[in-house]
Amino acid sequence: MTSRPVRVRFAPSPTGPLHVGGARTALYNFLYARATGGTFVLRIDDTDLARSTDESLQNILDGMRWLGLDWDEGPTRPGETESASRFGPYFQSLKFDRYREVVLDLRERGRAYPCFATAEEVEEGRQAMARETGVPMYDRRYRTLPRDEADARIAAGEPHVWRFATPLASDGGESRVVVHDAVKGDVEVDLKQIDDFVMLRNDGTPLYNLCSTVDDLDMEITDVVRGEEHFVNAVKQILLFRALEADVPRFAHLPLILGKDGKKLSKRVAQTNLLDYRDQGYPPEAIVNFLTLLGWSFDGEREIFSLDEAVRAFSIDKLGRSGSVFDEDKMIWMCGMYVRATPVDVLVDRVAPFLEDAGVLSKSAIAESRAFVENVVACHRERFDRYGEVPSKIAFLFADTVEYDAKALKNLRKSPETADWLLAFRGALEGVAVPPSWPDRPPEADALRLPEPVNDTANRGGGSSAFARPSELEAMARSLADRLGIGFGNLVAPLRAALTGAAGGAGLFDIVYLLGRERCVARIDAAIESLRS
RNA sequence: GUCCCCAUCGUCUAGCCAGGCCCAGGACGUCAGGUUUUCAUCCUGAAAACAGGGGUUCAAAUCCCCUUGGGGACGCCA
Repeated sequence: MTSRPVRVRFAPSPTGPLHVGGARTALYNFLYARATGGTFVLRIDDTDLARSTDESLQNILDGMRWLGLDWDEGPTRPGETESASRFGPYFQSLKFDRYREVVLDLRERGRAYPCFATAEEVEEGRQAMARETGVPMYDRRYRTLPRDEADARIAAGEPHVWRFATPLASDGGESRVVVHDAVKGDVEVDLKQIDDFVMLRNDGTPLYNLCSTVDDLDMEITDVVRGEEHFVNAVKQILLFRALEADVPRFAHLPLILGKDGKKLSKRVAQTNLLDYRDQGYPPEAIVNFLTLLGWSFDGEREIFSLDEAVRAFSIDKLGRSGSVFDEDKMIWMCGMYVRATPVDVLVDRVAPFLEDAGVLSKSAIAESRAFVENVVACHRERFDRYGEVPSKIAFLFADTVEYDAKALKNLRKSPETADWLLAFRGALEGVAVPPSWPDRPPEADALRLPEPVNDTANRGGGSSAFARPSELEAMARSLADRLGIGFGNLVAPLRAALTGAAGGAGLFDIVYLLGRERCVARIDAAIESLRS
């Protein structure tokens, strides 16, 4: 087989938001194009004018860009037309004349005919066919209508659609079609199963199978990579390619992404709108990584890899044949892996919009206290997987008062002496240089990068900062516990409760350092107060 | 109902095409330990699968057939 350079397309219809299944289809097209040095085309299949919306188009383009799936040809920005190319336009709604032309051509070739059946007649025939053959389809009643009669009825303004005349064995035509599919292998389909499908609606607008085929032809698409639900369409399109005496592209029908219920992923069982993941702060790299693994495997061992690495390792014949369940737990785990691997400054950029939206920190506050915010995020990065989780995890640092959760309350009341211990700690605080509370922190307080390296003894306790670093605060607390004659945990648990309102969280002395003197003192006082009342 | 596809741990998968190296490897999740001031991270370990039945073969997760199970399609949607 002579192989032209690969040209693949992702062809969503802008009738709804980009679905995660669609995103994976786009991703595999992208990988295949990049892996083979081919071209990745984005085409907008907006033939259904009634259901297509600009909002959906925008959503699709945003989703593609968010994932980093850059296309070589296709629309640029909504409102703009498209990247200049001899293969455009990339909106099917701009090519209606072309499709109609093809239908007329098809009629000359004996493969298209007008059908005047009413909706009721079609339905009636459908039921009869279902009874007779088991296949509910149009009964082809207008297929043999003489041409002059058909033209007369058209001229008279009678409503009609244009149908494709599927080759029939009874007419001496071929009776089977073989789909050569990269994932399914060669699949033979009996044409008895194939309807005389509609190509042009009653209102003259074209339909999917026609447009898709014509565009794949016009755009010199070499490989059609799409979801398995399109498999039967491949047969219709092959018929169309042949009728047009054109080369048939290769096909690859991807197994579906399944929900926990084992059925095609739907919003009933999962979040299917790709951009919802963005809005909840899932790292896009993690989504891409995860989606890549749904039906393909890097090397059988490695789970975490970049899009570029996937491109280098990708091979279309390593695609799996069975559907895969969308496992949100694993995806969240993967998000966490990316969060922990992201440099702190980048991480803060990613997290910032979520902090702003939640009203925890304003954009200007983040900019002005950048080093402080980076330390806050760095101290919490092992405790969140998605950016959207951050505001609620760090809000306590900026609150005026804290509310104790059940476990914190328990820790606070564990011993009748906790109030005394807290008071002792409060007193000990007087003797150490705890940085002032935000926002009144001098820059040098946050020049120290947190969290401190655990095993870096050279860095711990050394240095000449004007402030006591967390490790020094910890040393202070340990000696205080010694003096009080209690275990370290007895001091630390209620202190954490008093300071954060929770039983878990970032390193306690990182928290003391970040919270600052005034807030620490106020919270300890508040805790003691509540213990006494 | 008709046609098509699929079938390895609960889940994602490697192995299957070119049978032996597989009493089946990795990952998520689960459970148990360890590290830690807590939670988390991290580390170690455990339980966990070739759907069933027939063949072919010296040898089958790997090839063939049947059964069962699951999924998809059957639009003047894409």
